[in-house]
Amino acid sequence: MPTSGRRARERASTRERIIEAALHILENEGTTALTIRRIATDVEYSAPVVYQHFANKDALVLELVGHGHRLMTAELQQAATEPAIDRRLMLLASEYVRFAGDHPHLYQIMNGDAVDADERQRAAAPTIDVLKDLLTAWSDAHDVVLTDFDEACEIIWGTLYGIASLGHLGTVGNDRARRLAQQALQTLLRGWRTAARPERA
Amino acid sequence: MPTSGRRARERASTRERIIEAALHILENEGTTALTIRRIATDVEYSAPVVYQHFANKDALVLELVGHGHRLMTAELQQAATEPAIDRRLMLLASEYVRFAGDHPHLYQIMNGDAVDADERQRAAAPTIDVLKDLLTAWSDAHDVVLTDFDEACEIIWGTLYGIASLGHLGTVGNDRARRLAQQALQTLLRGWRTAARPERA
DNA sequence: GCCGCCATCTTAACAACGTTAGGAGACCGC
DNA sequence: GCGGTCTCCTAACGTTGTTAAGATGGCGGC
Repeated sequence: MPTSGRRARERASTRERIIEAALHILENEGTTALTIRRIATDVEYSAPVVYQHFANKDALVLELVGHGHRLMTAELQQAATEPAIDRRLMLLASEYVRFAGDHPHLYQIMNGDAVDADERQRAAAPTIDVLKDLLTAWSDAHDVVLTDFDEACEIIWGTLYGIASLGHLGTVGNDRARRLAQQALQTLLRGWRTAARPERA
Repeated sequence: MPTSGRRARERASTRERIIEAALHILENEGTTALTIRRIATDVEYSAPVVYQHFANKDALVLELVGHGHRLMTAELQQAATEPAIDRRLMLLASEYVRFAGDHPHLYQIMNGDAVDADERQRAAAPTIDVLKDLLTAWSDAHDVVLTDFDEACEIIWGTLYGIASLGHLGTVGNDRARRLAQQALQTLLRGWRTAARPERA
């Protein structure tokens, strides 16, 4: 059956085209424009074809969430060229918030509740690992032993998420949000440094 | 026209009943159950009646958001009985996150993007004022001059929001989220304190 | 006391959504 | 060439927010 290979390739190809079309619509026109019929129209198929590749809309969205996290992780790792560990952490904060501002709709579904907690956590894990690596390097460089490493990670993660959301939701502008994220992270790190070493003489 | 007064009262009454029904549905069954027809059924009217009191669903949801923020502000101010300013701030963090955990669906629409940025900001203003008051008191008590007070407020606000969302989205449990929020705030405050006074001798 | 008006409520409908069923048609192995 | 499978489309269902058009009923003026 030589054709079955081609068929499988075609299947995978249209599946990919669907994802790309969905991503394009999402980024350019937002979540309300992201409908099954609209996606189908863009890939020049009828709506039910989409269901041959994805069980339902949530499954398709989950794919976009995964894509978003991979994209984000790639951009964050790009900041790994910076030699100074402190600046690298500042860059992480800045780039995280920038990503939320550059891809507002993608960021929105990445953190919305359309996908359930487990899936989201699994999708976000590689990105969090980047943070863990950096924080480990930082704590080594400064000889700071964090009383609870995971807790510190979650705090930073939550802080970045919250401040990025401030920018994303329009409470503050994106530039300001990036500045806030840097200041917040810097302040947190300073706090942990002085927690390890007694604060005053 | 003696009757017009009663009519106006009746109008206001059913309007209130609609809001209460909507709130009840939202808190008990979540956003997906919050439909116009469902609300109308609960107040024993037909669906179009709702549109005599609210321009559209978003306007009704905005009302719920306002209600949510009033509720939250009330709960946060309850923490104002604590005499020690530092503990009062810790209570603020803890209660904020607790609210998000106690009213997940309400919290969700309060910070969702169904309502636009301006409306949301206006609804959240009183709650933020509570934070501003506490932070002012703290900086006075510790003789710390924050280089940018508003920035510090936004950082705390964003941090609390982010960590509460971690709990709300199920990334971490609610108890853990409360602990994280307290640790985060404490670390931030320590960071600002040691920024004002030179860190090491 | 009756008539007419105005406010109110309901039924019915529209467009769009996610999703599924059933049939038409092309393509492959034999 | 034939039978079966695989793919695709049309049509439909149920639900959503929202609007239009009629029925109903109470109030004020005569």
